[in-house]
Amino acid sequence: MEIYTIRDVARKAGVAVSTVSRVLNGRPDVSEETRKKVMDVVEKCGFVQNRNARFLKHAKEPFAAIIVRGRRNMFLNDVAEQMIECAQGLKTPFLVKYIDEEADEFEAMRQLYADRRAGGFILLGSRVDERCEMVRALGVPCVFATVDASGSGLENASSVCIDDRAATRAMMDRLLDKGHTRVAVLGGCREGDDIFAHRYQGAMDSLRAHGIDYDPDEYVQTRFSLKGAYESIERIFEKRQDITAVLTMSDSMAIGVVRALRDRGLRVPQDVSVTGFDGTEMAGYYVPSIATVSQPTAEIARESVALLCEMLEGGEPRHVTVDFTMMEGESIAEAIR
Amino acid sequence: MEIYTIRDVARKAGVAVSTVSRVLNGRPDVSEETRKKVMDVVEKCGFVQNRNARFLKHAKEPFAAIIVRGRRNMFLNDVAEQMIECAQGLKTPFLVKYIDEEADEFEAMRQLYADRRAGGFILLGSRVDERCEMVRALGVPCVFATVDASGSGLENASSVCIDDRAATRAMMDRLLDKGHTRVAVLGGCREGDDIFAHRYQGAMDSLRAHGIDYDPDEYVQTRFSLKGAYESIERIFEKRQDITAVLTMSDSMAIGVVRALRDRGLRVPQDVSVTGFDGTEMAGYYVPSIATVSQPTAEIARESVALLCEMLEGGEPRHVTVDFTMMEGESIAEAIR
DNA sequence: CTGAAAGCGCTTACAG
DNA sequence: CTGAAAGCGCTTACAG
Repeated sequence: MEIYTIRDVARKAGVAVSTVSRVLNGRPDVSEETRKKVMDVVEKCGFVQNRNARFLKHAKEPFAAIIVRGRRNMFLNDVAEQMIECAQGLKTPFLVKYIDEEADEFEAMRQLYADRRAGGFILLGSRVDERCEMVRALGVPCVFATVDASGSGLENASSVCIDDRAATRAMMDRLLDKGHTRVAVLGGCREGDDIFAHRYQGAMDSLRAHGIDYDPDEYVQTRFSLKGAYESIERIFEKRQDITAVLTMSDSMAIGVVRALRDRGLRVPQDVSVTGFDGTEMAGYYVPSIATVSQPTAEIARESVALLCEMLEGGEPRHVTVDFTMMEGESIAEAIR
Repeated sequence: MEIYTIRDVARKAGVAVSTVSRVLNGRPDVSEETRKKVMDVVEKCGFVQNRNARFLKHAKEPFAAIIVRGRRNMFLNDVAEQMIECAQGLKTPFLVKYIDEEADEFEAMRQLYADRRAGGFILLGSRVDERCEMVRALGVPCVFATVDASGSGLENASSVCIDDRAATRAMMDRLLDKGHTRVAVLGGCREGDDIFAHRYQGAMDSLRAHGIDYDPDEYVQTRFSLKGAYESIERIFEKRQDITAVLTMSDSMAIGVVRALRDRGLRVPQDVSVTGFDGTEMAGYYVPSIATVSQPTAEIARESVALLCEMLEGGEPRHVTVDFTMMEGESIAEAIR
């Protein structure tokens, strides 16, 4: 297919390229007659703008970018979608950039800044670690969503998240209050300052408060996938054969665990209770529905967008904590003994 | 953050911009000494290429694009991922473009062609309808994956898919052979020539062959989501209260249905059998695991990439049918009466 | 309201 | 092996 340029269109319409550009960009200073003439040609020859040229030539209209790390993460996808909804109609347009779970979100920011001078970022599923210096270097407002960045020391970063530690503690409390004493804990890397470390701490808080000993070596770290969780049941039983509950750090982990338990002939929740985290749609559709901590996706989305807008208008960064909700679920029961 | 251009780098390194460009693109005709000098500057100032400029200036290296419609579609995501793996190391680089389920895949193709002159496309989750003319107009090789495009009349399109009609017929056969006679059918739009129409036909083939009457008005069309399927259970029971099985056209539909049945106090499969389609990971992890038709994702991925490469080298388009596998699953049982 | 011209940051022949 | 120059397809002041 022949690709026409605006020069071609200009020639065919008998006007200057600058005029075609104006029409294409909906500028008001074009006569109705000229506009129509140009649009006729555009439609007739199926003209498509070259966006490289468009963005190269400083399309200096400021915009914000939402960077989502993890394409398969239902939870993050939900939040991103709601952010887009919140951003509808705002003066600054928002765009979403999905990157691989393995990719570097800070590199993605930098590239987006180099290519299009993004005026602000929302990072979804990002980590707060040493690579954060990129945020400082970029110097544009940045909101970490679902992660606490208050300890990052960045003067241009806000964040919005639930209290992961308190939420996990509350979940563990529920298990312990139901009489469970031998609980396996399954999750992500518990080192550092990120949400998995916080969740781990929350679980420990509860165990400690209930006077239950927990050998840190019993902790099972796993990938965030159904398969990863399924396979770690092996390791869990290697360490303790007598567990009556498994606390996990995500809904997909919980689902992987339930399936693995069933395949071992154990019933959930009659024999073993299982808990998830995030409050994804699937957790509610699963059988048994998964007891989980529901993160307020709509609120997180709304707050993130609001925080970014605040900063774009010169406001100071803020760190917001939103409330989580404990979801009952059918996956937990009283301990049998 | 200050963004440097290759002119800045050239100046700091005391060389010409063309030399910097050569270094950046790994051209062999640069002295080791110069290369080092340039790279030092690049690293020191954190230079990032502007990709708009790069792509604008005909980076005429040919490449292929995989367009995935539907970001939340696990099945398509799986296939896309495997395509990328298959394409590793091939002469033509492949890139993946995810678009919204509501977006127009043919527009996406056109834009990608306008921006970067993609040399070929694989369309995942595309539809074969009148908008296909875009494929003809573009004139570059195109592979429809998971859809049959043999009837499209396009001379530059291949396709690879299972026999959706036969697969659905086989699934319905299984239900009927287990004694079910009152089966609800739940799926996508059955008009036209796409996979859902084929699946519908397959279900009808089986019913007809078994001498079972089916009132077309009983068919329930629904959205492809857990929620959509959940809600259509209402409509199913409005039409027939005595059904003992539900055949659906996707695994998520099946899951939505199972949950809805449970919430009505019906057991799956003891009271009602339910079947899915696609063979997604979740279908196997669900409880009960979903009886489904497993599409050979690896093979579809491999074949699609191979077909595109064939065409890129001047080969004729071909339409390939790959074999599906019936997955047992725990979600179906003998009809009680 | 419209046009001619400069320039965005790169790459790629073309000379040397 | 290296540099000067043209040009990719747009947009945006600057004139008229």
